[in-house]
Amino acid sequence: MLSRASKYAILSTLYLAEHASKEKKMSVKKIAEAIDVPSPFLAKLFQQLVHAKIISSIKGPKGGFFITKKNGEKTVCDIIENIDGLHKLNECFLGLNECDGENPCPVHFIVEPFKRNILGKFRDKSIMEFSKEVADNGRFLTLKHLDLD
Amino acid sequence: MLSRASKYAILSTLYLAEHASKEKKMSVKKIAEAIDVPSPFLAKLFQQLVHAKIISSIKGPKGGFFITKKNGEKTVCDIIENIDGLHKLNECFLGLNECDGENPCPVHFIVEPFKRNILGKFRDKSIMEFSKEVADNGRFLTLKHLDLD
DNA sequence: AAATAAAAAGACCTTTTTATCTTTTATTTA
DNA sequence: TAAATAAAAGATAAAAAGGTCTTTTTATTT
Ligand code: FES
Ligand code: FES
Repeated sequence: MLSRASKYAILSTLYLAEHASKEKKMSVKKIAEAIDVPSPFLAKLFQQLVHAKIISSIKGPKGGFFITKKNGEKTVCDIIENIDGLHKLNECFLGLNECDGENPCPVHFIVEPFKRNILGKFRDKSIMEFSKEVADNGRFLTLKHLDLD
Repeated sequence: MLSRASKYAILSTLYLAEHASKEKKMSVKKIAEAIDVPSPFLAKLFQQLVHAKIISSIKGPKGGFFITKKNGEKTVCDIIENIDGLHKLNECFLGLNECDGENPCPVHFIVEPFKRNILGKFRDKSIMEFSKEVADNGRFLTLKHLDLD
Protein backbone atom coordinates (compact mmCIF):
# COMPACT_ATOMS: atom_id res chain seq x y z
CA MET A 1 0.00 0.00 0.00
CA LEU A 2 2.62 2.53 1.09
CA SER A 3 6.16 2.39 -0.26
CA ARG A 4 9.06 1.89 2.07
CA ALA A 5 10.03 5.46 1.36
CA SER A 6 6.75 6.74 2.79
CA LYS A 7 6.97 4.45 5.78
CA TYR A 8 10.51 5.58 6.57
CA ALA A 9 9.46 9.19 6.16
CA ILE A 10 6.48 8.84 8.48
CA LEU A 11 8.35 7.04 11.24
CA SER A 12 11.35 9.37 11.02
CA THR A 13 9.23 12.48 11.07
CA LEU A 14 7.32 11.25 14.11
CA TYR A 15 10.61 10.45 15.78
CA LEU A 16 11.84 13.93 14.97
CA ALA A 17 8.65 15.47 16.32
CA GLU A 18 9.16 13.69 19.61
CA HIS A 19 12.90 14.06 20.07
CA ALA A 20 14.07 17.21 18.34
CA SER A 21 13.37 20.91 18.40
CA LYS A 22 14.89 24.15 17.21
CA GLU A 23 17.18 24.00 20.24
CA LYS A 24 18.03 20.34 19.85
CA LYS A 25 18.53 19.52 16.21
CA MET A 26 19.22 15.99 15.04
CA SER A 27 21.43 14.65 12.26
CA VAL A 28 20.13 12.18 9.70
CA LYS A 29 22.62 9.67 10.95
CA LYS A 30 21.26 9.71 14.48
CA ILE A 31 17.66 9.40 13.37
CA ALA A 32 18.46 6.67 10.87
CA GLU A 33 20.23 4.76 13.59
CA ALA A 34 17.45 5.27 16.09
CA ILE A 35 14.68 3.93 13.94
CA ASP A 36 16.83 1.59 11.89
CA VAL A 37 16.54 2.86 8.32
CA PRO A 38 19.34 3.35 5.76
CA SER A 39 20.70 6.81 6.38
CA PRO A 40 21.57 7.99 2.84
CA PHE A 41 18.09 7.00 1.76
CA LEU A 42 16.55 8.87 4.65
CA ALA A 43 18.67 11.90 3.78
CA LYS A 44 17.00 11.97 0.36
CA LEU A 45 13.56 11.68 1.85
CA PHE A 46 14.24 14.42 4.35
CA GLN A 47 15.33 16.69 1.52
CA GLN A 48 11.89 16.32 0.03
CA LEU A 49 10.19 16.92 3.36
CA VAL A 50 12.19 20.09 3.91
CA HIS A 51 11.19 21.24 0.47
CA ALA A 52 7.56 20.59 1.35
CA LYS A 53 8.01 22.52 4.59
CA ILE A 54 7.09 19.50 6.68
CA ILE A 55 10.39 19.61 8.53
CA SER A 56 13.22 22.14 8.76
CA SER A 57 16.99 21.93 8.50
CA ILE A 58 20.13 23.95 9.18
CA LYS A 59 23.50 23.08 7.68
CA GLY A 60 26.86 22.99 9.39
CA PRO A 61 28.10 22.01 12.82
CA LYS A 62 25.30 22.06 15.37
CA GLY A 63 23.01 21.85 12.37
CA GLY A 64 20.53 19.12 11.64
CA PHE A 65 16.81 18.57 11.27
CA PHE A 66 14.00 19.74 13.51
CA ILE A 67 10.36 20.71 13.48
CA THR A 68 9.07 24.22 13.98
CA LYS A 69 5.65 25.10 15.30
CA LYS A 70 4.59 25.82 11.73
CA ASN A 71 6.00 22.50 10.47
CA GLY A 72 4.17 20.66 13.20
CA GLU A 73 0.84 21.76 11.79
CA LYS A 74 1.33 19.60 8.72
CA THR A 75 -0.14 16.10 8.70
CA VAL A 76 0.98 12.56 8.01
CA CYS A 77 -1.14 12.85 4.87
CA ASP A 78 1.14 15.63 3.70
CA ILE A 79 4.11 13.31 4.10
CA ILE A 80 2.47 10.59 2.05
CA GLU A 81 1.35 13.07 -0.55
CA ASN A 82 4.90 14.33 -1.01
CA ILE A 83 6.59 10.93 -1.16
CA ASP A 84 4.14 8.51 -2.74
CA GLY A 85 1.19 10.61 -3.75
CA LEU A 86 -2.09 10.32 -1.89
CA HIS A 87 -3.65 8.01 -4.47
CA LYS A 88 -1.52 5.23 -3.03
CA LEU A 89 -3.87 5.26 -0.08
CA ASN A 90 -6.95 4.91 -2.23
CA GLU A 91 -6.10 2.17 -4.68
CA CYS A 92 -8.33 -0.87 -5.11
CA PHE A 93 -7.07 -3.69 -2.94
CA LEU A 94 -7.35 -6.12 -5.86
CA GLY A 95 -5.96 -3.78 -8.46
CA LEU A 96 -9.06 -2.60 -10.31
CA ASN A 97 -8.48 0.70 -12.05
CA GLU A 98 -10.68 2.56 -9.63
CA CYS A 99 -11.96 1.93 -6.17
CA ASP A 100 -15.52 3.04 -5.84
CA GLY A 101 -18.77 1.70 -4.49
CA GLU A 102 -20.49 1.88 -7.86
CA ASN A 103 -18.19 -0.77 -9.29
CA PRO A 104 -16.94 -2.66 -6.28
CA CYS A 105 -14.37 -5.44 -6.42
CA PRO A 106 -15.01 -8.58 -4.34
CA VAL A 107 -13.54 -7.05 -1.18
CA HIS A 108 -14.43 -3.40 -1.64
CA PHE A 109 -16.88 -3.20 1.24
CA ILE A 110 -14.34 -4.62 3.64
CA VAL A 111 -11.52 -2.41 2.43
CA GLU A 112 -13.34 0.86 2.04
CA PRO A 113 -14.20 1.46 5.72
CA PHE A 114 -10.61 0.73 6.65
CA LYS A 115 -9.29 3.17 4.10
CA ARG A 116 -11.63 5.89 5.32
CA ASN A 117 -10.56 5.21 8.86
CA ILE A 118 -6.83 5.38 8.23
CA LEU A 119 -7.15 8.38 5.95
CA GLY A 120 -9.01 10.18 8.72
CA LYS A 121 -6.29 9.26 11.18
CA PHE A 122 -3.63 10.69 8.89
CA ARG A 123 -5.52 13.80 7.91
CA ASP A 124 -7.37 15.03 10.97
CA LYS A 125 -4.48 15.39 13.39
CA SER A 126 -1.40 17.53 12.95
CA ILE A 127 1.94 15.78 13.10
CA MET A 128 2.56 17.35 16.50
CA GLU A 129 -0.77 16.08 17.86
CA PHE A 130 -0.26 12.69 16.29
CA SER A 131 3.21 12.46 17.76
CA LYS A 132 1.94 13.32 21.22
CA GLU A 133 -0.75 10.67 20.96
CA VAL A 134 1.79 8.10 19.82
CA ALA A 135 3.97 8.82 22.83
CA ASP A 136 1.08 8.94 25.31
CA ASN A 137 -0.29 5.62 24.10
CA GLY A 138 3.05 3.86 24.07
CA ARG A 139 3.13 3.12 20.36
CA PHE A 140 6.42 2.17 18.77
CA LEU A 141 8.32 3.76 15.90
CA THR A 142 10.88 0.98 15.79
CA LEU A 143 11.30 -2.48 17.22
CA LYS A 144 15.03 -2.11 17.55
CA HIS A 145 14.78 -2.80 21.25
CA LEU A 146 13.48 -6.27 20.50
CA ASP A 147 16.63 -7.37 18.66
CA LEU A 148 17.84 -9.32 21.66
CA ASP A 149 18.28 -12.55 19.72
CA MET B 1 0.11 -4.94 0.41
CA LEU B 2 -0.42 -7.53 -2.31
CA SER B 3 1.80 -7.56 -5.40
CA ARG B 4 0.27 -7.13 -8.79
CA ALA B 5 1.07 -10.76 -9.44
CA SER B 6 -1.20 -11.86 -6.58
CA LYS B 7 -3.93 -9.49 -7.64
CA TYR B 8 -3.86 -10.75 -11.22
CA ALA B 9 -3.86 -14.32 -9.96
CA ILE B 10 -6.84 -13.78 -7.68
CA LEU B 11 -8.95 -11.99 -10.26
CA SER B 12 -8.09 -14.47 -13.01
CA THR B 13 -8.80 -17.48 -10.86
CA LEU B 14 -12.16 -16.09 -9.81
CA TYR B 15 -12.94 -15.41 -13.45
CA LEU B 16 -11.96 -18.95 -14.31
CA ALA B 17 -14.13 -20.31 -11.51
CA GLU B 18 -17.11 -18.46 -12.89
CA HIS B 19 -16.61 -19.00 -16.62
CA ALA B 20 -14.76 -22.27 -17.18
CA SER B 21 -15.14 -25.93 -16.37
CA LYS B 22 -13.72 -29.26 -17.40
CA GLU B 23 -16.06 -29.15 -20.39
CA LYS B 24 -15.34 -25.53 -21.26
CA LYS B 25 -11.64 -24.83 -20.85
CA MET B 26 -10.18 -21.40 -21.39
CA SER B 27 -6.90 -20.22 -22.85
CA VAL B 28 -4.67 -17.75 -21.04
CA LYS B 29 -5.17 -15.33 -23.86
CA LYS B 30 -8.93 -15.22 -23.43
CA ILE B 31 -8.76 -14.78 -19.69
CA ALA B 32 -6.05 -12.15 -19.95
CA GLU B 33 -8.15 -10.26 -22.41
CA ALA B 34 -11.31 -10.59 -20.34
CA ILE B 35 -9.89 -9.13 -17.17
CA ASP B 36 -7.29 -6.94 -18.83
CA VAL B 37 -3.95 -8.27 -17.61
CA PRO B 38 -0.79 -8.96 -19.66
CA SER B 39 -1.13 -12.48 -20.97
CA PRO B 40 2.49 -13.75 -20.87
CA PHE B 41 2.66 -12.62 -17.28
CA LEU B 42 -0.57 -14.36 -16.45
CA ALA B 43 0.70 -17.52 -18.14
CA LYS B 44 3.58 -17.59 -15.65
CA LEU B 45 1.26 -17.12 -12.73
CA PHE B 46 -1.09 -19.84 -13.91
CA GLN B 47 1.85 -22.23 -14.15
CA GLN B 48 2.42 -21.73 -10.46
CA LEU B 49 -1.24 -22.16 -9.66
CA VAL B 50 -1.39 -25.42 -11.60
CA HIS B 51 1.63 -26.61 -9.70
CA ALA B 52 -0.12 -25.77 -6.44
CA LYS B 53 -3.22 -27.64 -7.63
CA ILE B 54 -5.35 -24.52 -7.38
CA ILE B 55 -6.30 -24.71 -11.05
CA SER B 56 -5.91 -27.40 -13.73
CA SER B 57 -4.68 -27.39 -17.30
CA ILE B 58 -4.61 -29.54 -20.42
CA LYS B 59 -2.24 -28.88 -23.29
CA GLY B 60 -3.01 -28.97 -26.97
CA PRO B 61 -5.92 -27.89 -29.14
CA LYS B 62 -9.12 -27.72 -27.12
CA GLY B 63 -6.84 -27.49 -24.14
CA GLY B 64 -6.68 -24.65 -21.64
CA PHE B 65 -7.27 -23.93 -17.99
CA PHE B 66 -10.19 -24.92 -15.80
CA ILE B 67 -11.14 -25.68 -12.22
CA THR B 68 -12.08 -29.12 -10.96
CA LYS B 69 -14.26 -29.83 -7.95
CA LYS B 70 -11.10 -30.58 -6.00
CA ASN B 71 -9.40 -27.39 -7.18
CA GLY B 72 -12.45 -25.39 -6.17
CA GLU B 73 -11.96 -26.35 -2.55
CA LYS B 74 -8.79 -24.31 -2.32
CA THR B 75 -8.99 -20.74 -1.05
CA VAL B 76 -7.91 -17.28 -2.10
CA CYS B 77 -5.44 -17.56 0.75
CA ASP B 78 -3.83 -20.46 -1.06
CA ILE B 79 -3.38 -18.27 -4.12
CA ILE B 80 -1.71 -15.53 -2.12
CA GLU B 81 0.44 -18.04 -0.28
CA ASN B 82 1.72 -19.46 -3.56
CA ILE B 83 2.42 -16.16 -5.29
CA ASP B 84 3.45 -13.67 -2.61
CA GLY B 85 3.59 -15.69 0.56
CA LEU B 86 0.99 -15.19 3.26
CA HIS B 87 3.21 -12.92 5.33
CA LYS B 88 2.45 -10.18 2.78
CA LEU B 89 -1.00 -10.03 4.32
CA ASN B 90 0.34 -9.64 7.81
CA GLU B 91 3.04 -7.02 7.49
CA CYS B 92 3.03 -3.91 9.65
CA PHE B 93 1.37 -1.06 7.80
CA LEU B 94 4.23 1.27 8.71
CA GLY B 95 7.00 -1.22 8.10
CA LEU B 96 7.96 -2.34 11.61
CA ASN B 97 9.64 -5.72 11.56
CA GLU B 98 6.66 -7.42 13.13
CA CYS B 99 3.02 -6.59 13.50
CA ASP B 100 1.75 -7.55 16.90
CA GLY B 101 -0.30 -6.05 19.67
CA GLU B 102 2.52 -6.26 22.19
CA ASN B 103 4.60 -3.79 20.22
CA PRO B 104 2.10 -1.82 18.19
CA CYS B 105 3.00 0.84 15.68
CA PRO B 106 0.96 4.08 15.67
CA VAL B 107 -1.79 2.62 13.51
CA HIS B 108 -1.74 -1.01 14.59
CA PHE B 109 -5.14 -1.00 16.26
CA ILE B 110 -6.76 0.40 13.15
CA VAL B 111 -4.99 -1.97 10.80
CA GLU B 112 -5.23 -5.17 12.77
CA PRO B 113 -9.03 -5.60 12.70
CA PHE B 114 -9.02 -5.00 8.97
CA LYS B 115 -6.33 -7.58 8.43
CA ARG B 116 -8.19 -10.14 10.48
CA ASN B 117 -11.33 -9.39 8.56
CA ILE B 118 -9.81 -9.75 5.12
CA LEU B 119 -7.81 -12.79 6.11
CA GLY B 120 -11.01 -14.45 7.27
CA LYS B 121 -12.67 -13.55 4.00
CA PHE B 122 -9.86 -15.18 2.04
CA ARG B 123 -9.51 -18.23 4.23
CA ASP B 124 -12.98 -19.29 5.32
CA LYS B 125 -14.60 -19.69 1.93
CA SER B 126 -13.48 -21.99 -0.85
CA ILE B 127 -12.72 -20.40 -4.19
CA MET B 128 -15.91 -21.90 -5.58
CA GLU B 129 -18.02 -20.45 -2.77
CA PHE B 130 -16.23 -17.13 -2.99
CA SER B 131 -16.79 -17.02 -6.73
CA LYS B 132 -20.49 -17.71 -6.33
CA GLU B 133 -20.80 -14.94 -3.77
CA VAL B 134 -18.96 -12.53 -6.03
CA ALA B 135 -21.37 -13.27 -8.89
CA ASP B 136 -24.48 -13.16 -6.70
CA ASN B 137 -23.54 -9.84 -5.20
CA GLY B 138 -22.61 -8.25 -8.49
CA ARG B 139 -18.97 -7.60 -7.64
CA PHE B 140 -16.55 -6.84 -10.46
CA LEU B 141 -13.35 -8.60 -11.51
CA THR B 142 -12.49 -5.95 -14.06
CA LEU B 143 -13.64 -2.47 -14.96
CA LYS B 144 -13.05 -3.02 -18.64
CA HIS B 145 -16.68 -2.22 -19.34
CA LEU B 146 -16.14 1.31 -18.05
CA ASP B 147 -13.57 2.21 -20.69
CA LEU B 148 -16.10 4.19 -22.68
CA ASP B 149 -14.02 7.34 -22.71
C1' DA C 1 1.38 -39.10 -40.03
C1' DA C 2 1.20 -34.00 -40.43
C1' DA C 3 -0.51 -29.77 -38.99
C1' DT C 4 -2.07 -27.21 -35.34
C1' DA C 5 -3.30 -25.44 -30.85
C1' DA C 6 -2.27 -24.67 -26.38
C1' DA C 7 0.46 -25.00 -22.03
C1' DA C 8 5.32 -25.56 -19.81
C1' DA C 9 9.74 -24.00 -19.19
C1' DG C 10 13.13 -20.94 -19.06
C1' DA C 11 15.81 -17.12 -20.74
C1' DC C 12 15.65 -12.37 -21.24
C1' DC C 13 14.37 -7.45 -21.00
C1' DT C 14 12.49 -3.03 -18.78
C1' DT C 15 11.03 -0.16 -15.24
C1' DT C 16 10.62 1.10 -10.62
C1' DT C 17 12.18 1.09 -6.12
C1' DT C 18 15.64 1.08 -2.90
C1' DA C 19 20.15 2.30 -1.58
C1' DT C 20 24.84 4.38 -1.91
C1' DC C 21 28.55 7.49 -3.08
C1' DT C 22 30.63 11.89 -4.21
C1' DT C 23 30.86 16.67 -4.53
C1' DT C 24 29.24 21.15 -3.14
C1' DT C 25 27.48 24.57 0.04
C1' DA C 26 26.48 26.60 4.43
C1' DT C 27 27.59 27.20 9.31
C1' DT C 28 30.16 26.99 13.42
C1' DT C 29 34.08 26.92 16.30
C1' DA C 30 38.85 27.07 17.35
C1' DT D 1 40.80 32.43 8.63
C1' DA D 2 41.20 27.39 8.78
C1' DA D 3 39.18 23.16 10.10
C1' DA D 4 35.31 20.62 11.01
C1' DT D 5 30.53 19.44 10.60
C1' DA D 6 26.26 18.65 8.57
C1' DA D 7 22.81 19.20 4.90
C1' DA D 8 21.96 19.71 -0.39
C1' DA D 9 22.40 18.05 -4.76
C1' DG D 10 23.07 14.91 -8.04
C1' DA D 11 25.16 10.84 -10.10
C1' DT D 12 25.36 6.06 -9.78
C1' DA D 13 24.48 1.32 -8.46
C1' DA D 14 21.95 -2.72 -6.90
C1' DA D 15 17.82 -5.23 -6.27
C1' DA D 16 13.14 -6.31 -7.00
C1' DA D 17 9.07 -6.26 -9.62
C1' DG D 18 6.84 -6.43 -13.74
C1' DG D 19 6.62 -7.94 -18.33
C1' DT D 20 8.07 -10.33 -22.92
C1' DC D 21 9.90 -13.79 -26.03
C1' DT D 22 11.47 -18.28 -27.67
C1' DT D 23 11.66 -23.05 -27.57
C1' DT D 24 9.84 -27.41 -26.11
C1' DT D 25 6.25 -30.56 -24.95
C1' DT D 26 1.70 -32.48 -25.25
C1' DA D 27 -2.66 -33.29 -27.14
C1' DT D 28 -6.03 -32.91 -30.89
C1' DT D 29 -7.77 -32.74 -35.42
C1' DT D 30 -7.40 -33.65 -40.26
S1 FES E 1 -12.96 -1.53 -5.57
FE1 FES E 1 -11.47 -2.86 -4.79
S2 FES E 1 -11.12 -2.04 -2.86
FE2 FES E 1 -12.63 -0.69 -3.63
S1 FES F 1 2.33 -3.11 14.20
FE1 FES F 1 1.99 -1.78 12.53
S2 FES F 1 0.20 -2.57 11.72
FE2 FES F 1 0.49 -3.89 13.41
